[in-house]
Amino acid sequence: MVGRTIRGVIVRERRLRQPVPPSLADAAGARIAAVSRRGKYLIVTMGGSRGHLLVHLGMSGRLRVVRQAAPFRRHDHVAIELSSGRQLRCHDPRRFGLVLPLPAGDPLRHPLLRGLGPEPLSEMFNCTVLAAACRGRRAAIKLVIMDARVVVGVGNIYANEALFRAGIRPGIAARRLSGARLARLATAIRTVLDEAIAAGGTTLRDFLDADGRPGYFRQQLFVYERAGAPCRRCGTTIRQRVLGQRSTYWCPRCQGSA
DNA sequence: CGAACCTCCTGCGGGC
DNA sequence: TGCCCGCAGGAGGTTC
Repeated sequence: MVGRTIRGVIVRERRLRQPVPPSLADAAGARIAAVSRRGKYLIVTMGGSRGHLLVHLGMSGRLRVVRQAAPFRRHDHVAIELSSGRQLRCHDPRRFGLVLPLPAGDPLRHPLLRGLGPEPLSEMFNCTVLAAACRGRRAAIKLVIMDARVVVGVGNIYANEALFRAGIRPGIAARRLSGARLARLATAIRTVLDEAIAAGGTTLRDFLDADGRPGYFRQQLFVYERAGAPCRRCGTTIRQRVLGQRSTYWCPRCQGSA
C-alpha cells in the first residue's frame, strides 16, 4: 500500500465497534506514506498532513487486497480504492473491528493508543516492568498480562500458552509471584509470540493472513483449546475454567503445585 | 484506585 | 432436518 494513492473510499456498513465517520471519505486523494502498528492497532499514515487511518480487526476482522472489480462479499464493510487498481477490503463478520480517521499529528496521542503499555518484543517490556505491574495486584496473573496497559499484544491464546511455558497457574494472584517467576513469564511471553509469528500465526477456525494463508502455530499449542486432552509434556489432563469471561487452560502438574 | 461484569455481533458446532 | 444453546481470536465501558 505504501506509495499508492487513495482514489476513494467505499463504506458499505458504518456500524463497526465505533461508527465509521463520514469524514473517512476525506482520505480520497491522499498518498499512503507509511503503515505501522501499535499493539493490535494498525496505523495507515497519509502524506501531506492528511492524517491517519486507524484500523483494528477485533476478533473476526480480515484485511485483503483484491482487484478493483472483485465482487463484494458479505461483511466486506469498507473498501479503500488504491491507485494500483486494487482495493483494500475490510471484512469483519462480528463487527468488533474499527476503521477510524485520525487527524494529522502524532497518532499515539489518540485516546485509544495513549495509555497502551510497552510492545512485548521491545526492550521496553522486561521483568522489571512486569514486576511493577504485578506489585500489590490481587488480580489473576492471566488478566494482568492481557491488560493492554501493562503490555500490548497478549491475547487469550498467547496468555494461556505463555503461562504454561512459565509454569505458572493462570488464576494465581499477580502479587504472589516472585521476581524469578515473573522473569520466566516475561521471557515466555516474548518466546511464544516470536514462535507464533514465525509459524504465521494461529488459525483456529478462519484466520488467514494478508496473502490468504493460514498460520500453523496451532500445532504447537500446549494448552489452548486442549481441555480434557493429555498434557504434551507430562500427560496430565489439561483443565479449563473461565477467568475474566475468557476460556482459560492449564496443566495442573506443569503449572504450579498450589 | 482495582476488580468484577457487561456489551457489541455473527457464525458454527453440538445436542436434542 | 431444524432449532436452540453455548461459545469464539478483543477491548472499551459501567458499576461497586
